[in-house]
Amino acid sequence: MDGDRMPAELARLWRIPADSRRGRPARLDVGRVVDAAVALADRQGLAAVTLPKVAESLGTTKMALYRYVGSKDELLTLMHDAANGPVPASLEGTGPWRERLRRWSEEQAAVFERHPWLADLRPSGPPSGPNGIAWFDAGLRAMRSTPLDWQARVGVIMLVSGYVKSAAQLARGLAAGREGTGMDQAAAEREYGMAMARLVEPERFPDAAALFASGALEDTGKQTGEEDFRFGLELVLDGVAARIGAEGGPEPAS
Amino acid sequence: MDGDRMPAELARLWRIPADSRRGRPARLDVGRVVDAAVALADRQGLAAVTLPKVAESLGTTKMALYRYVGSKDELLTLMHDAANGPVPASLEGTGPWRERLRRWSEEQAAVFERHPWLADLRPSGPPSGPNGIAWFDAGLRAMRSTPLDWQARVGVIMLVSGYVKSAAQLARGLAAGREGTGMDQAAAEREYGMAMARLVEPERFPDAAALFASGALEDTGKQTGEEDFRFGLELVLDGVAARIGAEGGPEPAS
DNA sequence: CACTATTAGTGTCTCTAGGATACTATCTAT
DNA sequence: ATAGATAGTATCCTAGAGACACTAATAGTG
Repeated sequence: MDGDRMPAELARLWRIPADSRRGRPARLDVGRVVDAAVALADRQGLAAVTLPKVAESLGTTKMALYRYVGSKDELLTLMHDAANGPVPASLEGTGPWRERLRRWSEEQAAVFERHPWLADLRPSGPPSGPNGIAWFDAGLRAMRSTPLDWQARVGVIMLVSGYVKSAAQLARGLAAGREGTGMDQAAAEREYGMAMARLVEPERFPDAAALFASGALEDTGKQTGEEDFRFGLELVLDGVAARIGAEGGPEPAS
Repeated sequence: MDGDRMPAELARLWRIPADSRRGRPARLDVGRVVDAAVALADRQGLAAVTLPKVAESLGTTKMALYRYVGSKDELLTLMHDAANGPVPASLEGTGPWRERLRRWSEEQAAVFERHPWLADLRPSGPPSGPNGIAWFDAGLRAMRSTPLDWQARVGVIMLVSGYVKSAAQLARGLAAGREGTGMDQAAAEREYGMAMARLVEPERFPDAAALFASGALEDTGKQTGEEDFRFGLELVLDGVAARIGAEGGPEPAS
């Protein structure tokens, strides 16, 4: 199975063990390196993930890590897949497609909540790691009972996961505003808001100005965030339902 | 109007001219710096945008740029807004919401095509530059004739622009595969694909494996890309229509 | 048991970047 | 003319990614 040649990158992503057992035994493995990097990112954000810091948290030197990851960029890819984590068991089983797709999206959103820095990673093409593939697979499976063809299913998955990601990015952006240690930050924030209000002139930006004036952007608490997320999600699901040509009511189990 | 205090960052974003005319006159201005940076990114990607390189392309020194941009990060924000460009005239005028929203999305996608690196920028909160606000305003205006409330309109805009962005990211990822100078690259690509096909085992990933086997992912030409984009876009518009509770047929002009 | 190929880990160097600081240059208002 | 203000420069520092040549530790083999 792994006798064939395989790009080293992929072998690391899929944790294919090396077949040779000669030479000095390794003290680490890809998994531990990646776990350390993920932990670092969870604690201090993606910017804190540097080879020196990861090495320090593992008690080695920077250069030793290159035995396990190839490059910083590859480390990010590995982190991405690792942070995705396995597909939760709650997604298995059957049910109407709409419910399954909704659950899939919510679990996906939960992943972003656990690892907010995931939203900062620039996407590197289609999923290629075991966890990424597993999520993809589960998403496809949620649509098994629908008449959609492959292209459509892939399209729906791209759409939904793109939505979840941008929602996470937005939430992250809003949360960033809440940081800083208070007074100074708050004052700057207020000044910023006031300046914006002055800049968005009703003559030039009628609708945006009306929106600002309406105060609909004011309370951006966590509660509101969830509601907004639901709004977009259900809207997308409505779109899927329209494509299917039937309402997402009870159906024969997949 | 600009007599009030205003954060320097915002003043630069909105190109508010300084009121003082004393001292040595500047040879550059924010606009030229940003344009140079955008040109660089267009030619060589976002990674090529470094202060030294931008400075060189303008015939100055790195440190001179700090008179105009404050920080690298701010430069990216300025580039973002500048690259958005003004809202095209074709979006003004009236028409049914669905058509207007569709046009808005397509024009937005065209922006990403002109400046692919835009998809690599991590979003820094809601739009705050003149162009960003103008696009936002235009998006809102497209929904004027609908009964949606402000929250819903904002939600739709977030959803749609998130979709456009992730579609651009995907296209970018696929295009990246086409790069390299040929043979070597192609061989690596093929090997990668074959390895992936082996790794996605039908027992473990039944739906994903079936998808791979179906060959639905094969031809990823530009043509297909457009079609995929339309699919998601129309799906979202269907969702909006469902929210409105009416089909997007002809309506009283906004 | 010794030896050697093989793999793991280290020390050091280079390149590049962002940014701080202290400086010089050039202008305008008075 | 000159003082104050603004533009631009030279030099330094910190930090990260990665190359390279090295040393260290092990397992199979004779």
